[in-house]
Amino acid sequence: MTNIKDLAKRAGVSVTTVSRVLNHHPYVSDAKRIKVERAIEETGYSQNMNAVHLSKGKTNVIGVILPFLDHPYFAQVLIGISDKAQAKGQTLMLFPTNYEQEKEQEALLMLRQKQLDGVIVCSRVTPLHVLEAYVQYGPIVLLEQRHSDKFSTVFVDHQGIFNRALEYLYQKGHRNIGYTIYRRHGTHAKVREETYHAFLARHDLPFNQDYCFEGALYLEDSMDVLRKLMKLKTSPTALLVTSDQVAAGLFIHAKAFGLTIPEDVAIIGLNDEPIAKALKLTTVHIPLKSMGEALLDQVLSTHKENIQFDITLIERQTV
Amino acid sequence: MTNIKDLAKRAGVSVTTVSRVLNHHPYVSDAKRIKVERAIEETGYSQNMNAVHLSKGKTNVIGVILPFLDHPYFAQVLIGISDKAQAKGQTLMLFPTNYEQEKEQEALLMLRQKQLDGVIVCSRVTPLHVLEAYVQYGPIVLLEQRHSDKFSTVFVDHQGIFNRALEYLYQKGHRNIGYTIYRRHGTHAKVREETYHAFLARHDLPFNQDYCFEGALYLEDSMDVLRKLMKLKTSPTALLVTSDQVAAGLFIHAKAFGLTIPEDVAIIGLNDEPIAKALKLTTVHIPLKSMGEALLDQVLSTHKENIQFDITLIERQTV
DNA sequence: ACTTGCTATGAAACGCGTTTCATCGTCTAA
DNA sequence: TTAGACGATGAAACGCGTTTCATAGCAAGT
Repeated sequence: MTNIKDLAKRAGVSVTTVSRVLNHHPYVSDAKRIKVERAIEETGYSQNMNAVHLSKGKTNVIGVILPFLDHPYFAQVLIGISDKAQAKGQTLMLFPTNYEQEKEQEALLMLRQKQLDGVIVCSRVTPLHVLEAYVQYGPIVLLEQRHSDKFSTVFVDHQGIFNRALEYLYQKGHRNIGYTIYRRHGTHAKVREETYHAFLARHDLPFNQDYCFEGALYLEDSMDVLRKLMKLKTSPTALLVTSDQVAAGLFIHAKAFGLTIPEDVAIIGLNDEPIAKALKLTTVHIPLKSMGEALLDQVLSTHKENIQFDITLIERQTV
Repeated sequence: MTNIKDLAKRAGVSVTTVSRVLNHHPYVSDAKRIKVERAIEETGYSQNMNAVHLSKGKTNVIGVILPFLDHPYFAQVLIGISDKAQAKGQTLMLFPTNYEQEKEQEALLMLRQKQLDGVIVCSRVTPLHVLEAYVQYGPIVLLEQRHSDKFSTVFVDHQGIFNRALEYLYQKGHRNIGYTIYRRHGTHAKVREETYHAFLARHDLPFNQDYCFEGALYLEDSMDVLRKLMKLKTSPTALLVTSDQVAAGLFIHAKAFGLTIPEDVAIIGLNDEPIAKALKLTTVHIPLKSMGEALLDQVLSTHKENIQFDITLIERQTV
């Protein structure tokens, strides 16, 4: 492998000059530039990026922490991140965590070890104070509803939309409203729970523990929800579903359980995925791709900001 | 930032010894090991991986070239790759290409520049001879049906399954069979076409140009297929669909076009995705995750191999 | 007593490009 | 004419860890 030194010798210039040519620095005479370029061609030289990274102290690599690769929600965010990364000359290193903290830790370690210039956390289990300890090594940005001066964040108004959806169902006459979540202790679960309780209190509705269905994220999970639902004495007449995947599953499988949608159960999904459009599911549109783009912007930016994105209730035919 | 040199000074040993401690080399006395470990703790030292990479000449990073992030087919392959990577201490750098050659090129460049130890090509537009020129820089493995001593490959018997599915439909009484593909000039398109022609010839069936529907990959694309289909004088009575996404879309939208499945049109999907199971689509199961794992294994292996995976026709209710 | 062989340790070379600093010539504004 | 600006160029320092090689002590085998 020829290196910059060989090149310099061959072209009869100093390594500095070669480096200048490689980096398009203006202060190089045409004569020398041409000599260097010829040497590059002749030898088939190419830079050793590891040396560049060492020297420059950065890599143009951004780590992306996300739990799953096969869920449309994260895929959409990832597309946003990736598009923007492409545009800004960054590459992405993937850390699919399956919500295991050690795997999240790996990304943080690489940040510390200068292998990553920054980290985007799409969802996490690592406690906030642990993350905070790593901001000294590089920017960390979060996809979650949080105001912080340690991290930039991107989020939507989860309370707001959750509340709006609940009220919408209420207004449509529903009094037994349930909802699904994925993780009981996830970043948004508590907010949802509180909002739910407030809603019930406001309308003087009783709280029913069984109306919160956990573990609903994938299409397949809808079967579980349905089974649980059928076991209840008084079933909810409406469900706020945290994922269009689950909503789609409910829609598809409902018939097999003797339920019609929306007559027996109304459902509102989340994310406005293609499947929601195809099945005409009422859902909430979240600009996930734009949010991904914003995350990438933020991780490259020096100042901290907390950006809220607007979301929209899309009325279709399942309420 | 403290470095290995500071550490050496602080611990009163040579940098070599510090390096030995860091790398768990056996030839270090306990006394010195402890001194070094204390120094590490005191200073909060952490390695600069860029220096390690430069020195070792490798990075433990594998590049993954794939066209789309939001398609279940590639997501599934990616999960396999990722799981195995995790197990083998490798990290993944993502190159979503949208089938643009320059983007594929980027990954190859990084291989050449020693930023990647190897590249997995899940699908591509770059011509084979271009790829071949890069194997000198590191292993490149392909997810496609090809026997080569330049690359390791992982694939399924596309002719075989395509043929089997066609015969299956024939045997079920279908004589007007169409099929969908994504790219007219994609890696598998030609094989499919040939197989299709051979099938027609074998059974003395006429060829109808309009029975090949192009551009079908995503759920949404099914609308297009349906529209084209409705315009035909004699519609096919069965469709071989290259993606369960499209098959699902066809299934969902068929009613709106006045078609019942399988009575008016029988369909066979591909990939056996969750949605296929939910909708009870007849499809072909492909062990994509295992294939992803194999790809990662291959890219780390020194010898070339071409592995074929078995696929299965899953009979459900759309034929 | 003597050769092997293993443990332990460090100096120095190596991997490779970037960047600071100093130098020198030339040109321009004063 | 002269100070200051600007273009061009290279030596050397810098970023940092790994690995080879040489050395030395010490124990086991002959």
